[in-house]
Amino acid sequence: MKITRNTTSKTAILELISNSNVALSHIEIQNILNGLCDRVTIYRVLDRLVNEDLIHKIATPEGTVKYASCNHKHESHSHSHQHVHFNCEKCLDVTCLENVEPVFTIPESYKVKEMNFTLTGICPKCN
Amino acid sequence: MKITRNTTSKTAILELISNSNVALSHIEIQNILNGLCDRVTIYRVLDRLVNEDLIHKIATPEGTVKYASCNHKHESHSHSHQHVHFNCEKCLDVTCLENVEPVFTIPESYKVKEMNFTLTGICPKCN
DNA sequence: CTTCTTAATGCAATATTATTGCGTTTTAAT
DNA sequence: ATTAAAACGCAATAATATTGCATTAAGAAG
Repeated sequence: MKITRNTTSKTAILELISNSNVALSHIEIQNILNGLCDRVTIYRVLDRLVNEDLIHKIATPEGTVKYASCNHKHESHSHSHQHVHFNCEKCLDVTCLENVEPVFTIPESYKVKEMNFTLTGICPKCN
Repeated sequence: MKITRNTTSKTAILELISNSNVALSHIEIQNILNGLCDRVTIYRVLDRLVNEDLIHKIATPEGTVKYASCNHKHESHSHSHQHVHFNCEKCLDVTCLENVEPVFTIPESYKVKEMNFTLTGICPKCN
């Protein structure tokens, strides 16, 4: 892995995502940072953070890309990152359901590297 | 539901998606149709088909929106549409795994309306 | 089969989202 | 303090999606 530096933007964005309990889109981050850095920098920082595995990129079923810092509590008993997200139709928030682990079996001919599990509906807050 | 008409574009696009065993993006559809109708018409037809529940909209973890006609074989034993898709890293194809049904439990406070389950990795063809 | 309402289309314009090139700034190793 | 290159800002460009409006055509009614 290439060397990456700790910059103001990177620190701010990582902290922002880490402290958020919902996944954030590029625009949401941009609005919150409110001019701290350029739009392009946000794109680049997000890419870097994903590469360094500090945050995760997810997409809503509608195609909106969001970023979240799924904390790696469960590293021990699973090879791949298990992401279960809940996407609220009302508030559009995407939240991590950390402790939900779906069970499934697929043909062996498929080599699964990652899974992305998104549920859509109404969250407790909006219910 | 509003009345919708059967037009050349709609028929062609629906047939295209129905006959494809992978999910197709707007651009892919556009390329295949090769000028049969306008880009904008494709967007509008896709929206209509989704509203009429003839096709389904899905997004890859990267945020690419694709459309597939998941046939409703299993209508009997499930309220919601269960979509399990496999997204190949190499050929970028998105295929429906019809008979895979993940089992999971989430807090009752969440009202689940739909689920979207995408696995990423290498498909049998590329392996 | 012709008429008629309006859904659907095409086209142009505009909006939104993402990427690239390049000169300048800043990090952090020496 | 010096210095190489990672990271940045800014402007330009690309890629993707939406809207308005005049025109076309689907299909119901006569």
